Amino acid sequence: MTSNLYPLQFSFYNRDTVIVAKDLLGCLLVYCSPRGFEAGKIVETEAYIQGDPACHANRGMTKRNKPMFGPAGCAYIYFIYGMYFCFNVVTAEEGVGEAVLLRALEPLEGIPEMCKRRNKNKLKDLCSGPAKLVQAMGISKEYNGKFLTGNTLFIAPRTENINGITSTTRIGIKTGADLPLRFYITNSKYISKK
DNA sequence: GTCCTGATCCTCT
DNA sequence: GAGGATCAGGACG
Repeated sequence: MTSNLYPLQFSFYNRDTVIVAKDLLGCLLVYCSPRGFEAGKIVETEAYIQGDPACHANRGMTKRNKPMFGPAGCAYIYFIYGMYFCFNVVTAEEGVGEAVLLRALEPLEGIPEMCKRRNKNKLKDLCSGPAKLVQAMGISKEYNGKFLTGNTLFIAPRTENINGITSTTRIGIKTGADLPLRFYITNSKYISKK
């Protein structure tokens, strides 16, 4: 399955954020480092868009959220709760502060390494949350603002059709919590929460 | 400068 | 189901 993986390019990300959030479901997050090869299927995402009170970019550009305003296809990684990182993909046109948060993966490759980093053995516990998948994949904040269109850390297109997408309200936020901007693969066992 | 909040996770009961 | 860990960013003065 590793033979025909290629990175999604700028034109995929440079579209409406909600559409990108849905289209990312079933795609593969791939980390091809000197250490090894790791990959997981994206099973859960959330969209953060302009005019959304929960979006970091809602109150204009700051030093922290600057990558969100950059060109589509970049990473936006931020530190939260003093302990964790979350991984976003920047979408929409440059100058528009929107992004998609990756919330959960189904582990596919490099699982022993993931277990090690997470100190967990159950497949379900490895990537079932935004901070978990960052830890499992070993993604460093060095990638903040970097393009995901190269051949080290990237997202590859779907390799198979997905059965259905459920859209619902987002998790862990207060403002804008009623907006249906969370999407997940309907029958996946690997999402962070039902 | 101070104060408060947060796109979370883990470890208990 | 509840509470703690733990700190950077942002708001305010």
